[in-house]
Amino acid sequence: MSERFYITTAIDYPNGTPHMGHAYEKTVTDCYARWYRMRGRRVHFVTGTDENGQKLMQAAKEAKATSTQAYVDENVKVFRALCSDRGPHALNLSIDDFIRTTEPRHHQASKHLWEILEKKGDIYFDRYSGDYCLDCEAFYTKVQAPEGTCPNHPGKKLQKKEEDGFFFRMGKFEQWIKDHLRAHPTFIVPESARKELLSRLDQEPLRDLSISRPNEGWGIPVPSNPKYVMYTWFDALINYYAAVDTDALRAFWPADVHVIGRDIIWFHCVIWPIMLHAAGIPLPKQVYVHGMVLGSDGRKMSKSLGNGVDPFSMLQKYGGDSFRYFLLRAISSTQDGPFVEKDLVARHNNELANDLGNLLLRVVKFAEKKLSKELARGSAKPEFDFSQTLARMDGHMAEREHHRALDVLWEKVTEGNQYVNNSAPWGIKDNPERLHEVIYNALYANHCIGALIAPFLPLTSEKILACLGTAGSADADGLKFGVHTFKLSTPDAPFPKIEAPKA
RNA sequence: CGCGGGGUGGAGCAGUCUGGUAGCUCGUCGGGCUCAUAACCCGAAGGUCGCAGGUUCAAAUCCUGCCCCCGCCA
Repeated sequence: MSERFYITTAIDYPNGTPHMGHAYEKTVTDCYARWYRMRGRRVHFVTGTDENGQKLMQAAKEAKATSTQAYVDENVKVFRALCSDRGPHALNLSIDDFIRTTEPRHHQASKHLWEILEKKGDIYFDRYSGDYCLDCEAFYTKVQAPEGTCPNHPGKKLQKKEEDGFFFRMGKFEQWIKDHLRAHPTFIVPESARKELLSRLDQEPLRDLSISRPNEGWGIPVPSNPKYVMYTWFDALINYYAAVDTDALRAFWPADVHVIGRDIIWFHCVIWPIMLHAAGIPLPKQVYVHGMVLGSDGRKMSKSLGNGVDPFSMLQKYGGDSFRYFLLRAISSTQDGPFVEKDLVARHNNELANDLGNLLLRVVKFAEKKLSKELARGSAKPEFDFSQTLARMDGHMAEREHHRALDVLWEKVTEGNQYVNNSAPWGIKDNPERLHEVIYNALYANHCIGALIAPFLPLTSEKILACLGTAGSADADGLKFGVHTFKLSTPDAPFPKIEAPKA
């Protein structure tokens, strides 16, 4: 029985359609899911939508939807399409499940966890009074809002507000969470995010968390008092557990990696672990915090700056693999990076078309013309070593540095082109054995590259392997020299160039 | 104010954790090859690695201070 690997993205708030950040996070997560699947793990990859927020009720009203449910359903369709669509103009995510927090299984798991925590005495009912921002629907402390104005709405005066509700006894676990973070240095990747959290935890005592809101007909009712619904964040986190809370899937818990953005670290690295710990449930092994996709001006994408880019239009224009390639290679795995359309085009043309595509084409066409459509190893000796490549890529992937894994693979692409140039098969006239050896090796290099690229560019990988007649061997065994007999079929421009955009 | 990230040849970035020839892509210039999508390969020019100190035989890398840009706050 192979080892399991459970990986998740954050679930998305469907108060609009997916933006670049959603596409990025899902692509990154997919590349890890595919990588570990290729490496023999039993992978479970889950994404979904967070639908219980009160703000969705408002958004539905503003959109004049017939009901909140109808509004949410409509938006979720688009999120689901981003995740489930297949084809040259889709992201081709290899998700195993898409969970919506309005589903019964999620309600059930959330209620169950609530009951456990309440029974243990870690949830209590109380009256709370504090400084409240009407726009954020949130309370702020003096540290957060020393001027008495909302940090998210400059100038907006906070109001005193009293509210009855349920609280989660989080403060009680302050020392425990600090100890946990210190004892598990790879619980949060990158290191800087962990340090930031620890310093925040040292600055201010950990307060109990308000985890209910008055029930206005939307959300998950509190089991012991349906006049209230659970605070969205409290239930949203539970999706990760709910998604595998069946007999068939329970063994996938605890999750191996939660992939998230910087903005929600606190929820995933403080609140969520404490919730689980308090309930006696094993903790996820890691939270991987990726960077943010910035506008081409290097600033955060925003409506007011008008520097946003729609992922669907990029998919339509350039195709899934070229889009994926840019996101995975051009943006460092733990840092923010700008999305620059002309850079995407440049990388497609130079790296995918010229380096990778042309390497395949020049070798295959030559082989077909000068040798045959079918090439077995014969007496060829290996002149490429891909075992180191695989090991190094494994290392980078384990560090959550997929961009470096791609760098390593591209060393091989360059090496492949160098090999063809240096061994100059077109100049080998009187030595058919050597000619065969060179071509066999060059095909072998193409095969290994095609196999190893699968987690990053799944369609490209299929294309390469189909052209070599080695489909279905994109795994470590397939990297062994000599196991393949290549059955070639001429690719028709596997990576047509893209004309540079005007802008 | 606080916290975090960034400041590396013309452009965009990696390298900083684990000090020791400053690497990659694009662009420029010169050469090679002709299998291939005018592609591929080789070479050259171009950087006092934000500034100022410190530690060290040795600092882009570690420490201190400062400047500029970006982001964040349950």
